[in-house]
Amino acid sequence: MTKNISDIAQMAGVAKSTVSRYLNGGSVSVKTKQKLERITREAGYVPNTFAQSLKAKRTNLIGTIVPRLDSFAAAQTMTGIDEELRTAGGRMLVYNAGQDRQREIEAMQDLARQKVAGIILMPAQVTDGHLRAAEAAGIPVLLVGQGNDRLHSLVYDDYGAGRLMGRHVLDMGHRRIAYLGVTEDDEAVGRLRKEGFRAAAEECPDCEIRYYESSFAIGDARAAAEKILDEHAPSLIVCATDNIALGVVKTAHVRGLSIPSQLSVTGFGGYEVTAIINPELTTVRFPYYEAGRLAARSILKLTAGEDVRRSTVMDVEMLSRESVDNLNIPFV
Amino acid sequence: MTKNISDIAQMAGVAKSTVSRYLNGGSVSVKTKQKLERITREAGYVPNTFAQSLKAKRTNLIGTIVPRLDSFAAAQTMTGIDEELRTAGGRMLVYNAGQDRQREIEAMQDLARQKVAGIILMPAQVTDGHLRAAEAAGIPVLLVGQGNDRLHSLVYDDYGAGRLMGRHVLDMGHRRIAYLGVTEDDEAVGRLRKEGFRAAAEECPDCEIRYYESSFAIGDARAAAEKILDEHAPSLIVCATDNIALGVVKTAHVRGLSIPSQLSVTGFGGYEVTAIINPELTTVRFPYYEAGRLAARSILKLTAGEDVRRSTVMDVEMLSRESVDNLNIPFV
DNA sequence: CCTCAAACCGGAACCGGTTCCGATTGCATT
DNA sequence: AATGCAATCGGAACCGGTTCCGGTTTGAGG
Repeated sequence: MTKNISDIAQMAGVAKSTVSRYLNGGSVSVKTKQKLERITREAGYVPNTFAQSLKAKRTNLIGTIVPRLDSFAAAQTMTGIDEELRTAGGRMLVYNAGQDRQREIEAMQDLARQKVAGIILMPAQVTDGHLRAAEAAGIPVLLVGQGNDRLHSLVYDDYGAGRLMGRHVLDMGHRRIAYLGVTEDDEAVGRLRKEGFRAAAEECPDCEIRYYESSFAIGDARAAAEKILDEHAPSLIVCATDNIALGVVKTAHVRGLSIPSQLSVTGFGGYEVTAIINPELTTVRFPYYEAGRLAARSILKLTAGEDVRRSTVMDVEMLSRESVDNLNIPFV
Repeated sequence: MTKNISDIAQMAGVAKSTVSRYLNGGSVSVKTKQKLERITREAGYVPNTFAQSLKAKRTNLIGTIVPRLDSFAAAQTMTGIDEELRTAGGRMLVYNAGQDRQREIEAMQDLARQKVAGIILMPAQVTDGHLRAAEAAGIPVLLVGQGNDRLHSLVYDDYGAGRLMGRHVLDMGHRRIAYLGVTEDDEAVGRLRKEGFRAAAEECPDCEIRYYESSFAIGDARAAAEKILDEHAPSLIVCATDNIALGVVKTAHVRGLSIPSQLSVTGFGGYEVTAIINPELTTVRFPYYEAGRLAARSILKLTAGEDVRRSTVMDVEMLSRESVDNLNIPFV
């Protein structure tokens, strides 16, 4: 049914090496070029990718490992990767690790044996297992969202984001604050954001700040919020992600607390929904989409053997909106 | 560096055909089986996927074409597909069509030449171009979310969803209603949901229902809501998707209309966020995740040459929540 | 110990391309 | 017309597996 290069060669009365050369822009006379142009078109010939890859020992596939598919950050990043890859003739092979570190490692191994050209990994945490797998893969691996000395990485300025947020809420006059973070195993989201926030908070001696922890799940965030409100009763809760903030907002509503007058809430991420809900959520925008594009460009360069900066930091942007009360304005 | 089957054969002192047989469960003596077990393990041998695919003329890859990556429906469906595929040793190759019909078709062509085993397509609309491309691909194509006689499909009961919603809002006493839909080019979301709603509405002679149209974008939905409120001033707006509903809710907030007492709003989809916002959105849940799993199972069967029902309809579920006012309750 | 089928194994062909190398061709120069 | 060089081309090897086919072993049964 579908024709191979030998069929084409036979139809054209040339050797298949000539056809291959024609296809790949080698030296072919004008006459045979025209003939082959016509014949390949009429026969609807398309080269077999396996055979090409078998010989070339590589594909145009870029493996992308995401912690989960249904997250704003992952979706935006994937969109960026996909778009950039497409323009370069590359394809994106998506792996969903389902928030499981072990599956991230398995995914790398599996992708390596599928001989993808490179891997873009969005890990929650970089363990020794990750490093070993990355090394064993024998192909470029680019980390997105988490940094590591031993691998190329593209990170967000999580520390800066934390500090920006810290300054902002202090500026707004808040002093009794809860920081609802995630596990420090997550270097970027768990540790750096908190450290950044803490750095800003330390400039404020009369602050009463308590640190809490939740998972990324909205349900857990709601439970954590209950606890915070009971124990600490802060005027503001800084949440390590927009999703967690959404959970806190929900709890506030359930308790009948109005935002921001009775409770201020902030997030990190800049998810689309934060601009839709009422009141709009104060947060820090992370350039996920742009990071995806840059990640794709970088991994392509790496697979081409070109040089790429070992670590790149993406800037973030403070989005001051309605969910933080300004306590500086005196009552009228 | 990495060993191939000939290396292994040489190390074991057997022919490579024997190694291949061992790997694929052919008839091999216990002795050589043990020897090969040891050697392949020690050498860390992994078969080259290209060579296998070249011979087998097929991959374990399933192409998945989504209209966009950053939509709840797509994310849930992909998660389901990925999970089910993984258990069967399959992999998901994701294509983002970016809401572009032409790119959906190109994606099919491209996937076909990458020799994926099958394609799961989530189209906004099935055109002749789609059908032609699906036929030309020469591999099974499964439609999700949109039906078509000529292809296998997995659809939601959009008509039933529309009717459920229609009945529900009428039951709640609403009579002056706006239906904010999308283009009828989208058979499922645009036409069927509306028809289902209309069927329910026709049982109500004293209703004043007007039909409007928007795109899927929140921004457009907000603009449409403005228009609806100005022109028709309904007590309730039925939106064709949860995202559109979110836009309408936003407009209501901006206008200072309280939901549901001054304006009721409903959506379709059952997105996670609808349970988080305040008030919670009344909507119809679509089983996206389950559909993804079923889609994966079906496409695998199809690629294995097994029989699959030409069309399967997934049931939906009414989620009656807070965003619809009950007008039946008399004032006290 | 012989016979014979079943189990096991090796060799070679094949999948569909790419690439190297050497041979042929074409064309411009003398 | 002979020469030289570059452009073009064909043949064969190769990538790393799978599978067919035929030959050799094995072991059970007589």
